[in-house]
Amino acid sequence: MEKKPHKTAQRAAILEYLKDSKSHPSILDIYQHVSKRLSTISIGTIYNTMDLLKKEGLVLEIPVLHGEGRRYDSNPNPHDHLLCSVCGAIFDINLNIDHSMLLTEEKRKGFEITGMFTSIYGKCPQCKNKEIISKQS
Amino acid sequence: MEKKPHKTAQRAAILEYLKDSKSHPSILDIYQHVSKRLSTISIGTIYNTMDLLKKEGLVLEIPVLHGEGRRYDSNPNPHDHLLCSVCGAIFDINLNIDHSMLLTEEKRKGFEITGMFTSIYGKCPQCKNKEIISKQS
DNA sequence: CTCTTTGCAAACTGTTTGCAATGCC
DNA sequence: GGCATTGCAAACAGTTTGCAAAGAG
Repeated sequence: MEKKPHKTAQRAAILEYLKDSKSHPSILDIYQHVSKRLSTISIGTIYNTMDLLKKEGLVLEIPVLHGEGRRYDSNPNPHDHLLCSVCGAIFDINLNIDHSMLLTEEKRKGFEITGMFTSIYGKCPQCKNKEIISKQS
Repeated sequence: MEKKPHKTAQRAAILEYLKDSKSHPSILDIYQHVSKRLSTISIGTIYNTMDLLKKEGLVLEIPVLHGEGRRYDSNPNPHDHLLCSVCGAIFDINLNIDHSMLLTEEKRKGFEITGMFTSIYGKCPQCKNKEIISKQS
């Protein structure tokens, strides 16, 4: 019933990069790192592969505020995110919320749930400092 | 210290639309509705004004998965979201999580917090049904 | 009168699509 | 051989920018 993806060099290289990097890479991050080893890979393949990995549940896409491009997360443990709205940095934190407990049948409204995230937005220490410095004009 | 925004017809029309609509409009939604009454308004003004309103704290921007364009929320009460990843529908729900309680000084990592959201992703009943029907080929 | 805001158009960025060539199974 | 995947280029969508004209205080 389910189609098994082919084991291509591209897919392997992307998976390896995701395993190594404990960060929250964008499409461009992935492209730039993987091209070092597989110089002919195209950015379209990154999009394709990440869509596939997402469908297979091997990576999660992180909801971000508009326009910064997608960010992915390959950490399989449930966790939450702390996001800097200035520089785009994302840190893992653990609030230990059991969302599924809180989501009663009534609140679920007939949805088929695929993922949950608690995201906390703010300004990271570095960006806060830069702003203070630039205001001392 | 703070600059006061001018009371322009454009700004008033946008604010009124946001007050009336209890939805989670995109930039295009706002543009299309407001142009009915103010036909010369340009989409650039929608972007400008929404950026302003966001900075003033009158609206919140909702974190969404890549590329669907920004969505805004003018509901001032703290609440959470149920999002359909197929059609983009967004529903308010209330999980009654006090995130700030859970966010200890240690977890805050020096961030200056501006907002928190718990987002639950899935497929809404309508989109679930459509898929079942289309599989009966 | 001054400073902000507007409308418009052009430029950008991130993403999708179409298709012929290639590679896995 | 057959079907999935790749690379590439063109097309698209959402967003930003620059600037002259109009408007608010």
